[in-house]
Amino acid sequence: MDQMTSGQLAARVGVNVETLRYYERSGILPSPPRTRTNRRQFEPETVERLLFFKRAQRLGFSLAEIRELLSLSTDSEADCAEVRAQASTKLEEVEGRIRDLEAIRRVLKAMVDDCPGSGPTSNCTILAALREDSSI
Amino acid sequence: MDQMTSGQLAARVGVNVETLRYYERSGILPSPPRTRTNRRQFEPETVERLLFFKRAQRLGFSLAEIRELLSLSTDSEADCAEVRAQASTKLEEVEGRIRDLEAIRRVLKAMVDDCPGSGPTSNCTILAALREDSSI
DNA sequence: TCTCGACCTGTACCCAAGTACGGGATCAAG
DNA sequence: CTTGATCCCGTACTTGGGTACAGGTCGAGA
Repeated sequence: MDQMTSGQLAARVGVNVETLRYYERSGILPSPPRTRTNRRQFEPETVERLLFFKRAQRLGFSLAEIRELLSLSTDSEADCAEVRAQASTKLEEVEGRIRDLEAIRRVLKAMVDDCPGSGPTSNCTILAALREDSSI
Repeated sequence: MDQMTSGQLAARVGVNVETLRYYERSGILPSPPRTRTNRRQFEPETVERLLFFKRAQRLGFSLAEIRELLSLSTDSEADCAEVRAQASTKLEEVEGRIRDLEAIRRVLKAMVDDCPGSGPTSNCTILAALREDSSI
């Protein structure tokens, strides 16, 4: 299967066909070429792009941010320095998010590990756990 | 400063007073006791709760999910096993997100490291980078 | 005591990210 | 060659997460 229709693409990445049109309008998905009869023809790589998009979205990036991430490419005559600077900025942001998630992970892990597994518990709240964890 | 007003709490965590009311309506923030003249009185711990909330939100958790996370506490006569199971589930989810973010981090890092820093660049797109990175 | 800001309530509005729908064109299996 | 699924377009609706009033009450400092 080389070129694919909207319906096929939507099925592949698990989104609604309408959503694809919405992404196209929003500039996430570049407008694909059309057949003679005006149907969209998507390339297989589009699947990757959308899956990346979905993952990033689940991580709290907005459409606009993801558009930025995805466009971290030079328009071939541009200087790389600019691109590199943007990538650095994003990198720092991502590292911050990882730190936050790891703090949450530590707390959850402590809860799971410390819980006796049965019996009544006194104050095993996530907030109590957080209070112990100075690094969050 | 022990008990605090809406305005003070809002200022401390950097949100709008209206937003606090919204959180209360949404069940994120338990309804605080009131003074005789009907003003809300927040305890200092509420600051922690809200800061945790804000971090979690930035990581893509919805209000509903955060409500769940925050309520990972036993109602004192409940059995711990249930709480523990929920915490485990959340833990796995958080670990998944960390893996995704780390994949993105690796790709961004590779872009930054590989970029010569100046001069035109050929195909230094994030998608090209992603294609190399089988683990994402 | 007056007054200005902070608080209260309810309701209406806003933006992002979709989702649904009506009405028409096209494809492909029978 | 028909008929049902799939596509097209434009537009309207929905949901989540807030923000912004309007209209009234309270409180602390001059």
